[in-house]
Amino acid sequence: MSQENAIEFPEASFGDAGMGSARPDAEPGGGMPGLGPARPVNLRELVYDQLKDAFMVGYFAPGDYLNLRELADRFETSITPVREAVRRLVAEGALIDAPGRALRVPPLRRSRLIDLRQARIGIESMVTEMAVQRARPQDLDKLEAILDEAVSKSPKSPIDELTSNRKFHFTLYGIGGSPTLFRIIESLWLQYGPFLNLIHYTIDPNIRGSHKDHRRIIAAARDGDSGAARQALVADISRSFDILDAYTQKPR
Amino acid sequence: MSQENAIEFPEASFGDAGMGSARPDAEPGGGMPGLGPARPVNLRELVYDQLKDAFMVGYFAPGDYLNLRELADRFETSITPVREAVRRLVAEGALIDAPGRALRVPPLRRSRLIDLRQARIGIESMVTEMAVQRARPQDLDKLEAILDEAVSKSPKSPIDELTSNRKFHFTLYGIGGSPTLFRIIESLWLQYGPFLNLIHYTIDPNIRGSHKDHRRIIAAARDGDSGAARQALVADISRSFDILDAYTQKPR
DNA sequence: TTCGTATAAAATATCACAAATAACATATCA
DNA sequence: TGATATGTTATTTGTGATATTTTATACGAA
Repeated sequence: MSQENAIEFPEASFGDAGMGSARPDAEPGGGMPGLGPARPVNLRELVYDQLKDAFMVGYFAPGDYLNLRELADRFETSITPVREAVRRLVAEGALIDAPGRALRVPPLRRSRLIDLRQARIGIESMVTEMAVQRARPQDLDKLEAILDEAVSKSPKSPIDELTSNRKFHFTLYGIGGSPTLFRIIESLWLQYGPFLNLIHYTIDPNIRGSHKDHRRIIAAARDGDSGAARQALVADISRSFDILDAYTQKPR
Repeated sequence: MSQENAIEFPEASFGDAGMGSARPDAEPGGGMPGLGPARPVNLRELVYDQLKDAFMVGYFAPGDYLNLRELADRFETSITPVREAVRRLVAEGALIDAPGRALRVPPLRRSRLIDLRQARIGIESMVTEMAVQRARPQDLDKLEAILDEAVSKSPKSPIDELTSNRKFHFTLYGIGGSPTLFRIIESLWLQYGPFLNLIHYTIDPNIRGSHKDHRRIIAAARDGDSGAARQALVADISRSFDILDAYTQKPR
């Protein structure tokens, strides 16, 4: 792993519901803790959730290799639940089967970057427009609160940065109200995560997000202007892809 | 299963590359048989491919229950590769974990139908526009050939119908050139498949597709008119969802 | 020194089986 | 008769063992 000395492997507490009610298919009882369906959480899901978090916050870098035994040791389970979690990540494009029975984070490839950019812009902008059309004032207040909290935190580590960015985006997409598209966006972000690692740990460790685009999205949503919200989102997404694009074209 | 007496479980030959070169990430050596990477295909992938086909051609109906042991017996493997294939289908939304340790095809729900419709229209129309912008004349000739072949076949079974429809669509989306979006569309069709079962085996066993929209897509593409192609595609997709929508609202 | 072959090590894929869990059937009680 | 308790059965989930494949290493021959 490329982060042995930089960040801890994410240790989400097992009782943590992650993004809470950001999900568009959140249970109706979501507002009352403990009143969701009583359902055991199996090891496979627990392992997957942790790997998912790790991917989305950029714990893995493009080209990294993974190994079922090491992961099983780390999670203190047998190989099977790890394998099932990992197979799912392969299906979602976050990992590939590399030659030699290896599991690998897809290496940096310009064609893939372009493809992912296109997919993210196409789908996330669609869902942003949907969110603008559906948003109630309290939804936007919540987005504003997430932004305010992000701004008030200081100093910012890359993890803090990425976590609040992710929270903003997924709250927004949750408002869009499409569980199907929300899930698809999650899989896109799983693929995107290693590129975030590249930006924050290789390209420019001092880079910090500007919240300007996020503010514009909220303002546009308050005006019911889905076109403007879309534009702000596209600008936001494009910013990081431009950095990555330049990096792939830099002679090295 | 709802089809015990209607159709055979799809038995794709193991050497069959499925849609062949329709995939946008087809190997560069695709034009020369046998010169792709030499790579063993494991049981898990074989099982998954067959289940994928089964889903897409509407072998399963909304609400069907599946069972690992039965599937393992049918595929003549142990449970493990079946389990891994099935977990993937769960991740893709084609199956859900039902209460009581069961695996279930998601039941018919209007909200889900609407969500899937929206996702399909949003994403597939985007890829259609991309395809129009990228298509070479021979690509369109190929689409035309698929259509001609579909028309010349008679009589048409639902399976023939669905297979040629699928071939048309996926060839079109492959021309779009985005492996990421292509894979997403596949997962949408996995979810859509059981609704096809409903249309062809419950709602109207005599229904047959009209190729009119497909023809319009090709004509628009020849004119380089991505807007018209988009409209034709949206009409095509909407047609079946309208039938399903009416069915869910019919008092029964 | 280079190349070919054999062997060992490492990693995944599959299998067999035990444990956990939920549903169902049956018996008992009020 | 309906409600509750208990036992049985079916199915998934997780563990550990085994099989298979790939890579690394050692050794001998040219």
